[in-house]
Amino acid sequence: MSEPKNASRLVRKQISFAVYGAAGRMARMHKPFLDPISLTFPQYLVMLELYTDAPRTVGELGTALGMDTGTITPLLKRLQVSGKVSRMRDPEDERRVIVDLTPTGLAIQEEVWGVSEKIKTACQMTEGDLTALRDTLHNFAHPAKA
Amino acid sequence: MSEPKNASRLVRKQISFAVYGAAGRMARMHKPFLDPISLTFPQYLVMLELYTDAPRTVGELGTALGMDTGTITPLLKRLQVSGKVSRMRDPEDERRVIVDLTPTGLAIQEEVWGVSEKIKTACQMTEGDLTALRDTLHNFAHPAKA
DNA sequence: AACTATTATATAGTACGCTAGATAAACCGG
DNA sequence: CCGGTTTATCTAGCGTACTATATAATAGTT
Repeated sequence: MSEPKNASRLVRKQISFAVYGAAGRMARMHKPFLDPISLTFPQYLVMLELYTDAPRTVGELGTALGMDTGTITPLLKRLQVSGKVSRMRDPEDERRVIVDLTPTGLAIQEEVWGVSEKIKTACQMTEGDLTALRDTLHNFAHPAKA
Repeated sequence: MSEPKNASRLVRKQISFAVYGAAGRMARMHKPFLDPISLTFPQYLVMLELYTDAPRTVGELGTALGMDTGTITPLLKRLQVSGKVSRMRDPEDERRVIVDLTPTGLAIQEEVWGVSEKIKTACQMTEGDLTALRDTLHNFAHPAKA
């Protein structure tokens, strides 16, 4: 009776479980590289986004990264406490908060960028496979509107 | 001047960001189906695992799902509070805690199983594509040992 | 039986990630 | 310029997830 009645129902068969496991492993793979520069994985994504274009408002960062305001606000506060970003009200529109890189944040730019290369190496997948997987997941996460 | 100097560094180009986004969207897709039966997404995974084989020890569940003891213990306590599982010390080895389904937990089995079909439909991907993606991610999350 | 090591689980602290509700500035029709 | 709506952000609370540490039972050794 410990035999599963319907093997197709196994957790391991679920696409959701595969994505869940991959996300966890991805974060764990980054940790040893991010710990020395005192960044968590979501903080790392925010820094990458700021290196691409800064300053940005809180809302722009949230939209670009798919993070909720209730997630990104405390995250940015922690980045501010660790000295990597600054936050100030936009004088033009005081509803907005402008996030910018500090000298400290800029100083670790090369190290932050280097992390992605180390990850790609650790993945042990070909460049082509990685690109294909990335595009498949991206299409899933951001499907075309109906 | 808004052109990034190094397009390969963009967050959107990162495989890690693609996995991160897909995991978030996956959890959000499950929410409307899981809310009516008062389950969170990780709790849903635990229930699936228990329907496959119960009773199980805390350690067995954690290994099967890739969850840490610090994650799964409070999760199981919440499932116990909501009446879906029971927890008791193993009389054979009192270090272990045995987790089992309650009548309440068994009663929602068909509903829980039905969720995965609804997700597959909502994904708008072919069965073959889903299987291929699942296997790719599974290989990534559980690579062959060195 | 006492000592030590190992194993299984629990607890505490930090950091997401979500939702709901609050706050305050900007906009807009009359 | 006045009141209502919209927009941008913040706050609070719950549920994961992780790390490090603690507890407690079992197993092995002497």
